Amino acid sequence: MRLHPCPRRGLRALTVPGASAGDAVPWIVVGAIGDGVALVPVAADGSRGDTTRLDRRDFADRVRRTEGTARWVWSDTTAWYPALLAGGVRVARCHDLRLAHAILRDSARAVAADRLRSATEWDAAASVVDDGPSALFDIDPGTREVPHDLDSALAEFERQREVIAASAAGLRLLVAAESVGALVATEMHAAGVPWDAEVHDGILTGLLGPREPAGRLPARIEALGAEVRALLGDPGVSLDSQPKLLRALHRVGVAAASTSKWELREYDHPVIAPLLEYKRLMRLFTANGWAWRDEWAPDGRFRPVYVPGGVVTGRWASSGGGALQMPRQLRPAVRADPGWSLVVADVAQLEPRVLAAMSRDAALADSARDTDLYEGIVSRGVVSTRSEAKFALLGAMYGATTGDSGRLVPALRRAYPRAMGLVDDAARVGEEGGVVSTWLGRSSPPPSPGWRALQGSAGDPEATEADRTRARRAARDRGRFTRNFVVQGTAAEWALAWLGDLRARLAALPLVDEVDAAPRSGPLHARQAHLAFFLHDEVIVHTPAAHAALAAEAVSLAADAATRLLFGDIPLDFRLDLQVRIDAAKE
DNA sequence: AACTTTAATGGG
DNA sequence: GTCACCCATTAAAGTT
Repeated sequence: MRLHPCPRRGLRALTVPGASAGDAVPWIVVGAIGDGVALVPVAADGSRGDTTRLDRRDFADRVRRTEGTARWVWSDTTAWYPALLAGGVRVARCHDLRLAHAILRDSARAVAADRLRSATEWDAAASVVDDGPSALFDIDPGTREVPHDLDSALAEFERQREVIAASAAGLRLLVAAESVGALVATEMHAAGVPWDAEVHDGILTGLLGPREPAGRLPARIEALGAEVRALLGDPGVSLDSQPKLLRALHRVGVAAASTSKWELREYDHPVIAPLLEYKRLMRLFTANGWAWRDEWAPDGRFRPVYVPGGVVTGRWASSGGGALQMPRQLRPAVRADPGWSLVVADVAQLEPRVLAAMSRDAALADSARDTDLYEGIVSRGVVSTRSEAKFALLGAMYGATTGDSGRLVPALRRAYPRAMGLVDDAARVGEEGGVVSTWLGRSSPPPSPGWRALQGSAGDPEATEADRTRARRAARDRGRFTRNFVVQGTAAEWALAWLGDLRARLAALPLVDEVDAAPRSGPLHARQAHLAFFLHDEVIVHTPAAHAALAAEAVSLAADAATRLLFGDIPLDFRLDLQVRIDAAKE
């Protein structure tokens, strides 16, 4: 069985409307009609085929039969796809109207997008739906959503096709990449990250003491709390209330202005060490303790909710479970199932490499060539230590003006004028109130009315010096935002291309059944290598151990493919730190 | 009582 | 060690 008909050509997953006249695979627009589902083929020239009406119970089967010869167009992947996955159906390609609308509506590179901007019913957040076959039909009535009916989908797809056809090619690719990201996000939520409760327990118990009944603190936190209160001379003081803790600290002569650990560690007082330890353990207990696992990883899988396009730059956000801030401390709890392995890969210095590629800065690309990029900057004599190189480059991309990194930026500007010119230009445009765009064409939001008013009032004859200072500061703030936007946003595009390509390559690997000859049923992610986690520049693939080498190769090949897809044939590698983890089998 | 904001800390 | 960019989550405090 092959769900993806073109296994070696991962880029097929990124095919976009109108991209190739010779590509006969039709778009099939999916929409709700009454209690059922309707499908309407749309050809490359926009002509529509006959409408097929289905009972919603037959939807997954129909998609399963048609998949491979279709590209699915639907209102919102979060509304339609969970039911398909629950029915054991994975699709290779889709066009997510909600996500595409947001990109095309705001892009400075979109041509004739006025009609899209008028279709405000498509300005909405993702569906808030539960998993399960009836996901689409269990919509929370209080949530503003995009329309899911067939006519709305057909009309919006028509508008989007026109804009895409008239616009720069990058937008086609961006819409396709964003859509495949939506598929990946839903699939990863369904599959989850393999999470070993025993390892998690071991970490928690070792640091906090055994789990206590609800409402009780673990012994180690209790003990530290008692010690701290004794040293503060106040047995009743609440350590979790910032103002109360601060007052108690002042009473014993610690004149801190805040209770942050960075500030507290500057003080030499016996209470500091146990207090910092108390805070550290309390954080672990409240954010990632037993209660967290009961809610987010109750069944041996951690299932964060990914939100593609949730960040203004195009990065993914998350909602629930704290997928984006799983502490490194807990990483050991991510363990492959028995007989399976994890392929863990992250891109070394993704953003600096993206900057080198998009600015076509040959000197920076050269510094990234045969070694660690930061070491490359040092070996070319730009700065003298690796840590200086790192802070200088981060400072250049974030807009630092003070401190060590600000001091080092001029040296970078001399060595890498094209790269620095790109981010400096983006900052200037932002300060002037303009809009900047990523490599593929995602645009920054325009300045707020408040920002414009502030700049305008600073030009008034009656403006005070304070007005002008505030306006200047706001302009600089916006400049730092747009400076970073172009790099962070393009890095997000590279990562989407990586994910999309990798997903197709993994789907082409054999099913477990084909390896151990023991026929199995169940979801595809239980039978085949699959993406399990993604975080900006890092992926985790959960794979049958027999396929670990193939999966690792796929991760590397996908990174190369993403680089070529975005930037063409450039002399620059996106180096991966790649590990294959084969965890010892549990009893 | 319900909601929003703040401070702190976790991630890239 | 710091913070310059993008975030989420928690508890307590503040607001309505």
